[in-house]
Amino acid sequence: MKDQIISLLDQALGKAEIPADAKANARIQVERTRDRAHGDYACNLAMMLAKPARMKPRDIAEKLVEAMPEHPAVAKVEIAGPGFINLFLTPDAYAAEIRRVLDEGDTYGRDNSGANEKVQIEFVSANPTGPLHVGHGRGAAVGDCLARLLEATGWDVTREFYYNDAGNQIDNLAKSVQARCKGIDPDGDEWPQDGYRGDYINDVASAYLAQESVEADDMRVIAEGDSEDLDAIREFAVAYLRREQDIDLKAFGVEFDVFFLESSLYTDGKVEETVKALEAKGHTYEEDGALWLKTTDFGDDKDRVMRKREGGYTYFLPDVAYHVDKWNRGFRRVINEHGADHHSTLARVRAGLQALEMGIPQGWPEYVLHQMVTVTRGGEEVKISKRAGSYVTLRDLIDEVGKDATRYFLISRKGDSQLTFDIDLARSQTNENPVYYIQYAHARICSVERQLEERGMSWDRDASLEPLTSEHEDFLMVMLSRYPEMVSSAASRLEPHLIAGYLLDLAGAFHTWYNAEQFLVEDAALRNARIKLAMATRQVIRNGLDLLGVDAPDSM
RNA sequence: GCGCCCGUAGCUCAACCGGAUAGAGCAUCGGCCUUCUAAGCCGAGGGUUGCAGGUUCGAGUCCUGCCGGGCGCGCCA
Repeated sequence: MKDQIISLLDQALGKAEIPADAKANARIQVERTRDRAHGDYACNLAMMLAKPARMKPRDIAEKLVEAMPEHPAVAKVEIAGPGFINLFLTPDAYAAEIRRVLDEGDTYGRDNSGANEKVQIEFVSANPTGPLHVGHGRGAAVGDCLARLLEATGWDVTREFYYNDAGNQIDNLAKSVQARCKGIDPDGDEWPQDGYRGDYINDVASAYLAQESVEADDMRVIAEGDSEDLDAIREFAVAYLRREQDIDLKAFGVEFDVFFLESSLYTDGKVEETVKALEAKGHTYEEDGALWLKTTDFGDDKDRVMRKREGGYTYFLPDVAYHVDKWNRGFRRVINEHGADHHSTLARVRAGLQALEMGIPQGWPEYVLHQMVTVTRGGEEVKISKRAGSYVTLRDLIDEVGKDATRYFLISRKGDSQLTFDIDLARSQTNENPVYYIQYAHARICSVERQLEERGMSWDRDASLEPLTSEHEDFLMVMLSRYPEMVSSAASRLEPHLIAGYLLDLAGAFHTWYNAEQFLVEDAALRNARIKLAMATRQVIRNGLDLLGVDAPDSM
């Protein structure tokens, strides 16, 4: 619909008597009106052109309106305020859109703007040193919703999880498990420095001693049970904790296509290759016995060490090698979803890629960062979880408030603002809770359908919508027709929270209507029209919730 | 000290990437169930969008400077 409006204005711009130099760099912007009195769509083109054309905005608007071709969906065009061009759509245009919702069903709102291009989204990427916490949960929810949005707009999406299975942190993990195997207390003198103190380490140790077997990713590890074999402990602990993370992610409705191990970059020689390539390009130098990369040549604020004085690489190098690998796998679009504490790696990795001079664009890869999550209960911040060592775990949240509420809450805010997760609100099954508010709208419509069947009636998708004359119905149709624009906008801006907010508004429009009007009325024409609109509403709610990974229940 | 993010109703947050009268939910107060699910609806109060300038037809949105909060600033990952 919006595209057609833009096309109309574009034609008008071509024909209108306006200086050509002003036309040349005009950009047509069409937006939904906030106020129904201003029509359905508004365009600010006349005001944008005023200065370059040296004309009054309203005069330009008149020229544009005169030159605009007729269109069956447009009932009226008005010039308002300082020079807005307001377009009013016909009732038929909305009726056609409602029909489209029903015809397209689960695919309504999807488009093919991605043209089946490959895109990789890397998210969560937690190291297997402990349980996933709320912050990982936000990453999981945002990353998965981004993946769903890009799939819905025609992209060929790969979900990828990257983890360090070889560095110092993993050594600390192995030592911590070993210490637990030997019965050493975290508060004792013998406890390893920087060891992981959480209760879960005990679980890993017990499982190891009991010679359990675990499977995760493509690993299958049977514990030896020998407390002296640190390598065996390490291997088992990584597999164990990866399995635990997988269980949580699965319960959260998140699955990955690829698990990428940092260690593979070393065993495949990719880290070494990257170093050589960087040296060959001449952006490296030695100082203090270490090998440095001049990342300052490419926008970083200081140069970075690649190889330490004692030998061995810093984490920065495998990061670059990893992204080279992504590029070589053919991903011309890569999105990294991380916590905001990773923001400094952004400039660094991009700089490293530029230094390789292998034709990777400057802005590649894209980053989506999310700020911290704090959790409150009873109005107080929840800080200590004995199990996790310090944080609230994702599993705790899913167990306590459910997958749907957790996902919805973590997705409902823009990523770059901090988020307060109110457990009391999320777990309440009353009118306070937005996720239930949306699900309830869906369940209500299902209930109406059941009632219809019980009365031996059916509904007609060919029914005319002419009997629908209330402003509630008008507003609901407007809301529904906006859905494809919302999906497109949320996908291109990489902001899934827009869908969450939209669904809340849509559910509100439905509940208001539901309370104002009766659906199962005697008048068959009116009844058919109302049921048809309700069914279209159900379809859009269902499609929208699916993008968020939230269930749409038939009853509550 | 430097870099990034944020500052909007009492609280948690929106605002379609510069548009028309800044919106929801919660909380507070007052109404609506013999009729399709009251997990709902209707109404009321609540704002100098942190402060001060600037850019222009037009600023919560862009620029500058302050104030306040968060996160980074390792030859850790």
